[in-house]
Amino acid sequence: MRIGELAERIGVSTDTIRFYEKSGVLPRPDRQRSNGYRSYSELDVEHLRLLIDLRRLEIPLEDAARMAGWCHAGHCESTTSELPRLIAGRRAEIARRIDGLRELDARMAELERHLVRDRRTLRLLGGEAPCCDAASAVIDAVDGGCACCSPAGSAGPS
Amino acid sequence: MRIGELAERIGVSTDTIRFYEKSGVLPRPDRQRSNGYRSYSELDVEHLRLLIDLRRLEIPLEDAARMAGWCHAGHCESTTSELPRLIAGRRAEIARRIDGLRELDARMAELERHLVRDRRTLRLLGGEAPCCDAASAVIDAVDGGCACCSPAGSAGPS
DNA sequence: ATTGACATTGGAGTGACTCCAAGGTTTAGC
DNA sequence: GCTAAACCTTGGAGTCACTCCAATGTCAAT
Repeated sequence: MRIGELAERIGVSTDTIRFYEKSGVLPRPDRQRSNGYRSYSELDVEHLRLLIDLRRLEIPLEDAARMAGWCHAGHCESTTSELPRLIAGRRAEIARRIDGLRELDARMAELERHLVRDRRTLRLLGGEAPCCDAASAVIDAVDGGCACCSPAGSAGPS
Repeated sequence: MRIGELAERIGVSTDTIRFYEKSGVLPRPDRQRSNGYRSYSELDVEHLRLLIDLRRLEIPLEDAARMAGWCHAGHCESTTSELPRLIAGRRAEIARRIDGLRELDARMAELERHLVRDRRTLRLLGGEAPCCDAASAVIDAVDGGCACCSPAGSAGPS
C-alpha cells in the first residue's frame, strides 16, 4: 500500500508519516522499484498504529517510538523493565490533568453563571451598564480578584 | 516591581514575559529611567495573571490576550457577546478532554495489569520467556491487536 | 573593588508537526 | 494517444509558544 492509504487508514497526514521517517523514528519502508514511491505492509500499519496510539497518550515522540520499537522487535526485557515505569508516570500525569481540567471547568461554569446574570442585568437596564460588571465577573471567576474596578478590595460598582 | 518579581509572583519565567511583550500581547511597561529595567505595577500583575490563567485553560495566546485586554479595558460589549461563545466552546473541549483521558487511563490500567501478570510469569520461568508475551500485551491493551506474533488472529504464543 | 544577583538585547533552538512549490507517476475517460 | 485529476517525490520554510544562550549592563553588599 502507498503512503496515502496508510495515512488514511490510521488517521494521520502523509506529512506526519514522512516527518517520522525523516526524524528517524520510523524505518524507511521498501520503495516500489523505479518510481520511488513508499510501499507499506500490514505489519507497517500495525507498527505505525501503535506509535500513533502511544502519541495520543501524549507520550513524547521519541519515547513512543522506542516503545513501539520494542513491541515490534519483541524485546521483552525493555518491555517489562522500562514500560511499567513509563506507564506509572503516565497514569499519574493523566490523573493530574483530569484534576486540573475539572478545576478549570468549575471556574468556567462560575464565569458562565456570572455572565448570564450580567447580561440579564444589561438587558433590563436597556443595554447600558457600569463598565466593570462583566469584566470583574471574568476576573472574579477566572482569577479570584478584580484589579481595575476594585483595586483596594471593594465589592465592585453599581 | 521588576520583571523577576513579577515572574516569581505569577509563576512564569521572565523569558515568557519578555516574549509576550515582544509578540505584542502585553504592552511595554514603564522603564525605570536611565537603567532601562522594566517596572511593573499591581495592575500589571493582575493583567498578566489573568492572561496566564486563560493560557492555562489552553486558550491560544492571541485569544487569551484579547480576552484579558477586554477585561482590562472594561469593554463590556466584547466581554458579554464574545466571551460566552468562547467559554461554551472551551467547556465542551474540556469535557471532551476529560473523556479522552479517562479512556486512556483505562487502557493504561489494563496494560499495567498485563505487565504485572507477565512479569510474574517471567520470574516463575526463571527470567526467560517467549518473546511476545509482554509485547503482545502492550499491543492488545493499547491497540487492540498484535501483528508480530499473531498476524492471522491466533491467540498468541506459549 | 569585587562579587553575585539581577537586568538588557538579539538571535538560535525545540517539538511536532504543517504547508508549499516544483516536479514525477498513475489512472480513468474520451 | 491525450489530457486531467489524483496521487507521489523532495527540500525547505512556517507555526506555536516558548526556552536557552551569549554578551553586556546595573546595582547592593561586603
